[in-house]
Amino acid sequence: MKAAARRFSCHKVPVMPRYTPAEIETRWQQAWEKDGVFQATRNADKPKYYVLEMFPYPSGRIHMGHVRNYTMGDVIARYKIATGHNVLHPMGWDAFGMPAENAAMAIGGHPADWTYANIAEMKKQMKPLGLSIDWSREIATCHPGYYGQQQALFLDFLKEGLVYRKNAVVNWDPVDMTVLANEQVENGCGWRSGAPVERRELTQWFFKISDHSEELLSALDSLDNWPAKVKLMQANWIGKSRGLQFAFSTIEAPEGFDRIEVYTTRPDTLLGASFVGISPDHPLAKTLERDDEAVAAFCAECRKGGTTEEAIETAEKLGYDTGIRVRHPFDTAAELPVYIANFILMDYGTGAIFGCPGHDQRDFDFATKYDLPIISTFLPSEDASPKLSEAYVPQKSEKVFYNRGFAGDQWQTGEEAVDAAIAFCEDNGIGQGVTKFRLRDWGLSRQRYWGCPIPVVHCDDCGVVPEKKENLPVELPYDVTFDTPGNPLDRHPTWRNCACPACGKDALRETDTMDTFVDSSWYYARFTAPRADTPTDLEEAAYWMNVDQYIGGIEHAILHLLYARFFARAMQITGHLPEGAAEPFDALFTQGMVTHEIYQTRDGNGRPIYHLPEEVEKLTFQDKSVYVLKSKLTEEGYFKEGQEPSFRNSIAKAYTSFPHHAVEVIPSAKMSKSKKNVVDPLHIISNYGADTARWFVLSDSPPERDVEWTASGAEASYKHLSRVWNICDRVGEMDREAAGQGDEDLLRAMHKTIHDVTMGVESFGFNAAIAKLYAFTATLQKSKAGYAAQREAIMTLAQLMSPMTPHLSEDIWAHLGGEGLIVNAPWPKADEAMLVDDTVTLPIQINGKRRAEIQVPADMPKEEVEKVALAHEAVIRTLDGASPKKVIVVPGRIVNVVA
RNA sequence: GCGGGCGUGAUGGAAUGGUAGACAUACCAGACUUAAAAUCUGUUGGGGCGUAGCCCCGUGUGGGUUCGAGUCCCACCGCCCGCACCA
Repeated sequence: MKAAARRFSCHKVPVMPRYTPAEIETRWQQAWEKDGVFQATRNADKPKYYVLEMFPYPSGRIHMGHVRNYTMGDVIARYKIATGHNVLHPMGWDAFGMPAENAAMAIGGHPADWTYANIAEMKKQMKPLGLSIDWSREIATCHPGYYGQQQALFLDFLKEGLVYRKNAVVNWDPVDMTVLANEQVENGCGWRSGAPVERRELTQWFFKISDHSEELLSALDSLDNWPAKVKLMQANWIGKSRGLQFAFSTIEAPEGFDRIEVYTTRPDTLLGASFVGISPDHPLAKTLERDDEAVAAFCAECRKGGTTEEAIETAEKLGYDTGIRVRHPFDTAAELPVYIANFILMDYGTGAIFGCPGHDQRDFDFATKYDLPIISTFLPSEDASPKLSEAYVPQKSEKVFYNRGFAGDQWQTGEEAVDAAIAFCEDNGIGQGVTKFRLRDWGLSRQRYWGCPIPVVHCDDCGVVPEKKENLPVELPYDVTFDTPGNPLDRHPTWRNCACPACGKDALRETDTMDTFVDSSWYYARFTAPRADTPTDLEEAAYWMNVDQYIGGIEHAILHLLYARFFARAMQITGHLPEGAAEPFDALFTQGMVTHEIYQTRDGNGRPIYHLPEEVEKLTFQDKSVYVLKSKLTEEGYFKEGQEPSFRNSIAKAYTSFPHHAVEVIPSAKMSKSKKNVVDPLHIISNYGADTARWFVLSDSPPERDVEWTASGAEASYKHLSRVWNICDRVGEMDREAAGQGDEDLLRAMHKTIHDVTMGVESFGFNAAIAKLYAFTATLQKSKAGYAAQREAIMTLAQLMSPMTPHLSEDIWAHLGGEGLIVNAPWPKADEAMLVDDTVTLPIQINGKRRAEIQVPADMPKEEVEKVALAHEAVIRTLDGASPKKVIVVPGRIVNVVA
């Protein structure tokens, strides 16, 4: 408790009954647990509701971001329980991954021990939040009970052709000694280690996600309750394009390269071609490289660039003229040079392009540099000059004039021209229309210990053989060490050596484990039957799926959510999910972060030193504030036990006038340990209680936006909850018989609040709902109504608050004799009749500006309202004898007089 | 460069095209106190006047639609996020 509470001993102050969250919260958590109120079981009589928050990585400590995420889910879950739904609200641990191995390498110990200890610790920290979680369904992805089923899924996927093996150039992280997915490479560096990524060729396992590109893209349209932003990001990631693929025939090219295949999304500009460009990784470039040192040097130069940030920023268009020529498909007399160019990616299309400098800025820059022709194929108008000072690249939907078109009308949009050009080329045997996707197959092999073993065996005779299902799980051996880099499974002979499941001869286990994104791609389905001895139980899955509301961070917009969507489809194909569960998350909500100011001072060399919020003190004098280090205040003798409080003012005055020890305040940023701008949920809970923390993270900002944690805001939340508790106490003491005043007004306000809060919760407008609760609390506090009305009001208030502050609400409910637990009480319903007032206040506008207001009966006819309005003194004055041009009466809302 | 989002008091933010600034913070004032804390009450967008009141201006800037625009449309400025040599 705050120091303030300790000072209550002064006898003249009436000892108020105190809100004691520590006591209240444990009491009700025990009550819920005893009654098993959050245990979910199938029940055909009730509509089901599955609410899920993205499960955490067990780092060992919860942070405010978790609190916010899980509180939002909890509000939804509890609201849905109250509205008669059968709610599933589970929790688990995304428990495989590098940090456990890093810890083992850094401090010794075993990843499993480290992980399970963290899970225990984190669960202990989460419990006091009072979340409505069915802990009986808890899963940890590192438990054989989970990953064994994941292996079973893998084998079924393998049988269905959804997984395959191929040689691939992979991104090798030299620090983590592992392969990274393309998505895990950021600016040429490993997403976790930050080390520059190298290229290596290895045999790897891949999920055939690219087979589903079209479906994963088109199905985005059906996700009405997903943020448009996330859908857009996925659509861009999948990257569909339609274009033409065709070949140029070559002149003087090496053996086997009489043709160069190119892909273009602008075949309509074919007559603007002035060169052909190939990637430095194109087979032709690689062939030339072998015999020509200059080519080799150029290609090496290109490969070097592109990984560092600086190189990307300064990247100049570089080309190397190979001397090879190609014939234009429409005019075999026209020859184009073939360049190796650094800006062409081997990964995309065919790794070769034709350059059209007239309509592509990159090609334009390139052509200018190497003095190649720039040819316009279309113009903004018929008489526009075809001479260009930069590439002409209008929107594809814009109509333009084709001066060198070959298919379709002279005036047409880019889109029409592309279609016409593809059709023309197909008819004339020049090329084919091709749809391409940017999305690659998902490489899942990782050369790590702490992940799900890939359940296959390598046999000299039989090749790659799937492990038998009855031998699952292929368990990770416990006796491993991390003193040498690389994968300990590789050096574990007794684990690695095994019998071939097909022929029984000596064979070797696959030592790669799965990307941890695999673990999180199906956990939502496992929650529906977490102990089943198959990956899912179809009946359970059919009842509970899909997740009705999924809540998590925007950082998972692409990878996790795309993989999960792919997995749901793959699980459907392999019979692990029922019909209709291809899209696992009906609604998605991405919540903002919790931020905090950063407090910084500098050392003698000007380097920043960061300070925890509790290390600084805010001193305010009049309208000036300054932050000072508490240690400074103590050093200088200003901060002593029993210090005269009035002395504070003079200190504050001194510091704000001469801010010599001022701490620099950097605007709010995501809470991070390195910047020390963190607030530990455990401290907040022990100081103020979980309800305060829950209330605050919801109250100040819309949930999709970042919320700034402030000490004063948290304090205010606590005070408010105390106030509510005190009202409850006061109502409990009231004379049951004495008549009051304004019962009706209070109940009207109550019904209005029921309506507003319900709307707020339904639409994720938690901050607005809380504002209404604040307002209603103030009304209730001032109310002189009788006992019955006040009791009804505070009980309803408790119910409306219960999704956010469940413990306080239970306590109020019990204190005033509510039946059973509030968590089981049906959600209050607003009485429509009580929402409409008998008389309404209508603002009167004159020419759109508010000038007056009138009180009229709510059901007064328009004509009457108009008469009353026109009779108003302010209206008469403004009209000054003239008659109004027009009068608009919007019943119940407004009157506008047009003078 | 491409795509998306957002600009409202000192601050976080409210506002189905209908009284802009709800609610909260911060500040100031008052009550209670020897005092402070706590608690409670009240004020607070800017400007003006003949100051029980009234008027003018005000949601990034400039236009437009409308009886009426923070909200819709167009252009611009600024900030944030995502993607990015994608052929």
